[in-house]
Parts: sequence; C-alpha cells; structure tokens
Amino acid sequence: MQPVRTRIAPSPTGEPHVGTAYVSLFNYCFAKQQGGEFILRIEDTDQQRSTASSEAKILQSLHWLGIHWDEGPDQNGKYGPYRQSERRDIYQQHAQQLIEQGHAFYCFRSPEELEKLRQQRREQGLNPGFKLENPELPELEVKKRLSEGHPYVIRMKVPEHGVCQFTDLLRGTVEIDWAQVDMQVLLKADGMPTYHLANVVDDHLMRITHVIRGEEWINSTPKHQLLYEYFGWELPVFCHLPLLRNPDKSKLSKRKNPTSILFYQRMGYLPEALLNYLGRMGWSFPDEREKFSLEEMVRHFNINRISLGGPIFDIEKLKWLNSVYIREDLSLTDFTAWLQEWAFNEPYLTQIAQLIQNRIEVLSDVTNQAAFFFTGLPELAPNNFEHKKLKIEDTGKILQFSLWALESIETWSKQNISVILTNLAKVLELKMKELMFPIFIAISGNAVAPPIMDSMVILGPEMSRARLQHALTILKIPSKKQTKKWQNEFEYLKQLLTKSIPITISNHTK
RNA sequence: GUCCCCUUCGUCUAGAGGCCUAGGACAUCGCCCUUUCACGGCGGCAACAGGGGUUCGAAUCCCCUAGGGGACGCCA
Repeated sequence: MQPVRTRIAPSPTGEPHVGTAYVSLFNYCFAKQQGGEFILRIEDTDQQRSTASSEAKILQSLHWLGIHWDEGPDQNGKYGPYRQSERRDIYQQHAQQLIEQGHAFYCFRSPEELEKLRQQRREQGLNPGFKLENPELPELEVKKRLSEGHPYVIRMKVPEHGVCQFTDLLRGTVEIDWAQVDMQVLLKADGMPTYHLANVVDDHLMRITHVIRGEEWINSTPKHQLLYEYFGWELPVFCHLPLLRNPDKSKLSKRKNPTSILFYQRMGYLPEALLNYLGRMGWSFPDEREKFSLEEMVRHFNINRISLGGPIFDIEKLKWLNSVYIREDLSLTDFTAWLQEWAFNEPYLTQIAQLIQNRIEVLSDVTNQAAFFFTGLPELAPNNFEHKKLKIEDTGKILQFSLWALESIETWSKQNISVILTNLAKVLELKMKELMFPIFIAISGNAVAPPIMDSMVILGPEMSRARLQHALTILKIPSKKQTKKWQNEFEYLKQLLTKSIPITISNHTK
C-alpha cells in the first residue's frame, strides 16, 4: 500500500487567502491522520501575476498558522523542484508526448477567432468552451506554421459524445457529459503549462494519492481524469471540499470580506484560534467540541464528517473562539508577550513615536493622536465622510480607486503610496487635500491624526486596505453600476501607474 | 445561456430509518452573580426549503420543483 500523500498547491498571486489555509488544513489532517505526507507546491505558471513576495507571504502565513509541510520549495524532498516555473521542461515533454500519441494538437487560433467561436456556441445554447469537430490543421500546415514561428498553444482532445464518470470521495459518482468539456489549453503560447496539465503531471510525479481541493474544480475533473488516462497513470482519489462563503453566500472574496491571513494576524487573532475556526467549517469534532488543537484534529480526523453545504465565514464566531483562546490558553505572561509582539513592540512603537513627537504636549496626548494604530477597524458612520466639496459619489470613488490601486502595489512604501495617490488626484481632477480627506477618515477614523501616508506605512498593507474596504462597506459603495462607470477612468489610472512604479493590476471590474 | 454541486435555527453544526417533543455552539433577548464592564451561571426566541413517493415508521432513502452556489479564460 502506498503512503498517503496530499498537497496544497497555491498560486502566488496576491495575498495569502484563508481559503488556502482551509484546504491546507484538511489536506494536512487527512495525510497526517494516516501517517502520510503533506506537500506544498507553488503553482506559479501565470507569469503575469505570480510574484516572489506573494509566495513568501503564503509560506510565512501557513507556517504562522502551524501548518508545516514535509516537502516544498523551502523544504527539500525527493520529488522537487516544488515550484512549477522550475519544471517547465517536464510539462513541455509531457505535452509533446500527448501530441505524438494523438491526444493533443497545435492550435493557432487568435483571441478574436476564439471569441467568435464562443459567441456562436453561446447562441446555439451550448457551453461556450472551445470545442470543434475537426480542430486540427493538416499536418503540413502545422509544420509550416511552426517553422514560421507562429504563436501556438497545445490543446487536449476530448471525446465529443458520451458521459464522463468520476468518483468524488464525498459525493460519490459524478457524471458530466463530454459535450460539456472543452478542448482545454495545456501549454500556453509562452511555453508555460496551464493548471490542468501542470497539476496532473506534478500530482503524478510527486506521488500524490489524494487530491483534496475546492469545489470549484469539480467541473474540470473530467479533463484531469482524461489526462491520467492518456498518460496511462493510476488515478488519485478526488475529493472536493465545500467553498467558504461570504455572508451573502457567494464564494468568499476580498471584495466583501477580509480574506488575507495576514489581515487576521494583524488584527490580533491567535493562529491556533483561526486554524481551529477553519476546522469547524464543514467539519465537526466527533464529540462536537468547539475548541480543539491541530494535533487533536489530526488524531480524530475523519474526512467523512465533512458536510457539503458551503459554510459562511462568520467573523463573530471566530472572534468568540479567539476570546476563548485568549482567556483559557494564555498565562498572564503569555498574554503580555502576545500583546507586545502584536503592537507594543519597540520597532512599531518607534515608528509611531517618530510621527507624534512634535504633535503632543504631554505624553498622555498619545492616545488622541495614535489610538488608531492600536485598533482593528475603526468605528465609522457615513456622516463621518461628509465634506463641503465632495459628493458622496466622489468619496466612494476616491476610496475605491485607491483601494484598487493599493491592492496591486508590490512594495509597501510611502513613495509608492504617494505615487498612487498623486496620480489618482490627477485622474479625478481633485486637489490633494480633497482627495486625502476620505482616506484620512477611513484610515484613522478621526479628523485629527498624524500624516496619513506615513500612518498607512506603519499600519501596513493589510490593515490599510482593510480599513479602506471597511469604509466602502459603511458607505455602501460601490454599486455595480458605479463600478462599470468607473472602469475607463480606472484604466487610465492604471496606465499612469504602470509607468511609474512596479505594480500588477488585474481587472477589478470584471 | 449550458452544465455541475449543494439545501437542518440568522450563522457554524449534531443527526447514517424508530433514541427527535430535532441536540450543541455563536449571535440575540431576559434573569442571576457583580461597585462598573467582561467572564461565568440559568432560561427564552429560533430550523429539517416545498411537493410527491418507499416504509409499520423519514430530517435521514428515491423522484420532482424551488432556492443558493460554482464552472464555462493562453487565471488558478
């Protein structure tokens, strides 16, 4: 019997997501419960959006939570490298093999052509994914185009008729019509594999026995299973976990909720509490206890106890659980140490001291000036944002645009924040003073505070972004209509920004 | 639009045909403890989405409907 091996395969684009921690936790518990191994693999095949800083943050925050892996980019193992960008040749060879065996083909279609095909299929009431009866060019033509250096992708062939059946550990047999499955791109024009190829190849080469992942992958499982068959490999067990949800039941997203693990860290949640809370999402301890350690969860883990309804990530209950940990698990000494580490450490205090030294008369003024450095999200009401020159829509726009731009910033520095905000003022044709007002309130919650850009640097990216987002929530902005309306202006801002600082902005208004 | 998954209190969940008058936790409300607040204790409100079957018996099995979510990218 082979040893159980599971993995988490995050892509390093953006902030470390609680959903990643969630799926990691279940993979970890499943493997460890059976004396198996848990692997971390970085899926950085999207060269546009993957960043080293994001990867570092993911590793750091999972470790912070207490989830450790047996093999990974920072942990040698015999199936490495564990970063997909370093495995390019492997995927190319495998793609080539599929071509030779007639399971895949070269595709030279332009984005415009593909868009047209999608449109047609939609009009026919079909699933719009790429699918044609004869997708291949004649061999000679293919050779010609390849030798001429035309850009191409490699797509997999997929049966046109019949039904694909696969087994999900929790759901049993799932049936999907092959007609619904598109001819997935396996190798992109830049020579990098897509998720589907890289994932299957790596899971096999890394001896993954159980693929435990989010529910959003169910529909592409037929493709994965088919690839295993093409390669003649033994199938892993597939298991799809329910998706964490926002309070409105949509898939948990940073637009509606703080989703960065770093945010929860910055807010002062204890890692044990957060992990425990995630363990209560869709899973329950056999004796129904609410509080348990990772070690206890591992010992009593039974994957069949997972319930399939997507659980809402309820911050109120998380807070309660955290309070239990603070009360019951920390000695006074521990607790004091946590406080110090959290925000009463010398480096943090020094930064704040620097800002307020000239602004206070007696030491006790510190709270008037600097309390917001020690709060979570400030208490705000819509009327806090009233301003004689700014309409409510302007305020919303300022907050939303700065949030969008600030989200994509790679290095959190005063310099970069300043570039973003001055460009934003230009785009919105506002005086700097006017532009800063809503940001000031959102960040400090107060009209009296030290310089706001410096404050944002000290508060850090997670807390600053969370406060802007929080302000937008308070103001109930933006509506879908507004988001659409703002798109052009934001495109313009993007252009200005990409010229001046390193930034990776994805399409927010999609 | 096409397909897939899901459905127990507001929220997280227990429940594998009789133990269910559906249990626990968060939130909420009330009372007690208490110089305040918190903690703690006690209690209240509150759910099997609807309709058909199967069965002596259904929250539990099957079917339909409805609702929710997801997928449909050279993103993962």
